This record gives sequence, C-alpha cells and structure tokens, in this order.
Amino acid sequence: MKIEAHEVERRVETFKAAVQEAGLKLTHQRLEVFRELASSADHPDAHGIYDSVKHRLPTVSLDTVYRTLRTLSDLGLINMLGTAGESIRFDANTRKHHHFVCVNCGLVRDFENEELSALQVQEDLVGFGRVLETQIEVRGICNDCRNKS
Amino acid sequence: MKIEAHEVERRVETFKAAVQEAGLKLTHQRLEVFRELASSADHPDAHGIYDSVKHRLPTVSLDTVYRTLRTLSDLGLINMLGTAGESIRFDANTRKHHHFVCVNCGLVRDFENEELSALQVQEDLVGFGRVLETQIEVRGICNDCRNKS
DNA sequence: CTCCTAATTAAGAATCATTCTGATTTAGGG
DNA sequence: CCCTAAATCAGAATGATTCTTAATTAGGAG
Ligand SMILES: [Mn+2]
Ligand SMILES: [Mn+2]
Ligand SMILES: [Zn+2]
Ligand SMILES: [Zn+2]
Repeated sequence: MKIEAHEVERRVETFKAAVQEAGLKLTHQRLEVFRELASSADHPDAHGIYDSVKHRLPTVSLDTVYRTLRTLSDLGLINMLGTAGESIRFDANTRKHHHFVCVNCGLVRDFENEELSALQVQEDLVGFGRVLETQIEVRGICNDCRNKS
Repeated sequence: MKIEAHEVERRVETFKAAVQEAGLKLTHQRLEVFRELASSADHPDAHGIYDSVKHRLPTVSLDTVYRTLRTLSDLGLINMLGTAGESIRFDANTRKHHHFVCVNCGLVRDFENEELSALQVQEDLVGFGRVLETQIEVRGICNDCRNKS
C-alpha cells in the first residue's frame, strides 16, 4: 500500500530539513531508509525496510537500518509501534491518527477521525500523570482474512 | 501496586474453572504464575513474574513461565500487551478497560470509562474489516517521573 | 577542487527475549 | 496405589536488536 507521491516528497523535505537542523549528515542510507518508510502505509518492520532499501543500496547493512530508524525516531520524524511478540514496526505518518489492527495477520492501517482525536480523557486520569496524547487502537479481522475463512 | 484480595481470589476461581474446562492439569506452576499476575496492577513481563514466582517455587523455570503465560492467553484468561522494543507485558484484567502509559519509565495503569468504552468507530472503518474491540491508550508522564525532573 | 576529520557505515560478534528439544517428573483418572 | 499423557526443567537454539571495530564518507576549511 503506497502513499501518494506528493505526500512522500513533503515528508522527505521535512526529513531533510530536520537532519540539517540537527547537524546530522545527509547520507544515502538515511535518505533511502526514510523514503522507503515514508512511501509505505504498511507500518513495516526493520527487516522489511532493509529488504526494500537493498534494491537501491545493495550494500546497506541491517544495523544501519536499525540505527537510522532509531535516529529518525529520536528526531520525532517517525514513530515506533508496539506489538506483542513481533518485531517493532515503524510509522512515518506524524499526523494525529489512529490504527486498525488485524488480530489475525497483523495488518495495520491508519485512520483519522476528528471526533475521536478531540477526545478529552484528562479528568479520568488524575492521579496517574500528565497526558500528552491519546490514541485509539481498533482490533478486528481485516477483509483479506475474512474472505479466506 | 496490588489488586485487592477478593478480586484476586475471584480471578483465581475463574482460572481454576477454565483450566478444568479445558482439560488441562492444575499444576503448582500454573497456579502460582496466574496468581502472581492476577495480584499485580503493574502489567509485568515474563521475567518479572518469574522472579516473583521463584520465591514460592524456587525450581520453576523461565520457560514454564513463558509457556504458562501463552497458555493462559490462549484460554482468554490474560492479555498480552505490545510494547515498542521492550519485552511483552501481561494483564490479568479481562474487563474492558484502557491504559495510561508513561512514555518515560514504561509504567502502565488501567482505567475504566463507560463513555470511552461505548465508543462506536465502525462507520469510519468500512473498507478495513470487522471491528472486534476498541481500546484507548493514553500516553503521558507519570507523577513519579514528573517529580524527578 | 582537494584535504581533513568527525560522523557514519558495514560486518560480524554479542546480547537479550523467547521458543524448542529431550529427558525427567507429576497430576489425576482408574 | 499405578499408569500415562501432560507438564516441567535445563540447556540449546532461534530471532530481533544492539554493540564493537575497522573502513568509508559527508561536508566544511583552505
Ligand atoms: Mn500509523
Ligand atoms: Mn490493563
Ligand atoms: Zn488480516
Ligand atoms: Zn514514569
């Protein structure tokens, strides 16, 4: 599942600016890793990104992919998604959004909803801490999995 | 953070019934692993449970803890929580509830809210699949972490 | 443009979480 | 009290991620 080209380019420009701003070097590896993730709506893991990037940079190492993804996460350019048992998955969509997760095959898809994103839950959490963000995870069975069973 | 004794015993009774029902053996190991998790509000990982259970069953193996937790999850008696990069965490609270997660130290706490639990998101997800459940994750900074910084 | 150097990378070793294997033990039915 | 399938234990294996070290390179200075 691909992201539209102009959105990818917007993300890449943001990435380049952030790399400059942070005083980091703009390497082929960083550019290709980020572009690969920014082009995908699939929330891939490090190994999936590695496989794709290797088509364009055949000598790239898996370690560099991991290191780059961590760097990008530290810069706030991408997010890391927790999964129970599976490998970490990454997300270059930095807009406020939510996730549909297929409990059968692990597919993850974004959705946006103003009403949900506007939810206020602060009052319920007095005693735990300060709220930074609220995200909704919808679990279900994706259409592909449903058709197969 | 402990769960009240009568709630723990209620959970243990449910566990015993489910183990019988499934035709599984009620071993010391299974009982102690379940009781340890059912007594905690901390959403511990397998190693944390192992360390605690070892006080009462000094010869228990880490493998048995992992195997037991997977069995309990298959029975629907506990849930596994995805975390980005850290080890899997477990939850014996099977009521519909949501989570506050400290982005600094990883603390996870339950909260319930009827309004949030009643959320209907189906209409937004036409095209992805069939919705089974909706859970909210609130990220923030817990009070302990806030006081330290 | 060339040179320099600190930052970055590649490769493989190391580490950590989790699962598997095979021999031993045990729950619970008869 | 036996028997046996199920469960456990210990340690090896696997898979994901990080670390170490030597080689490479981006980008600034001259
Ligand atoms: Mn996303
Ligand atoms: Mn919980
Ligand atoms: Zn699916
Ligand atoms: Zn905290």
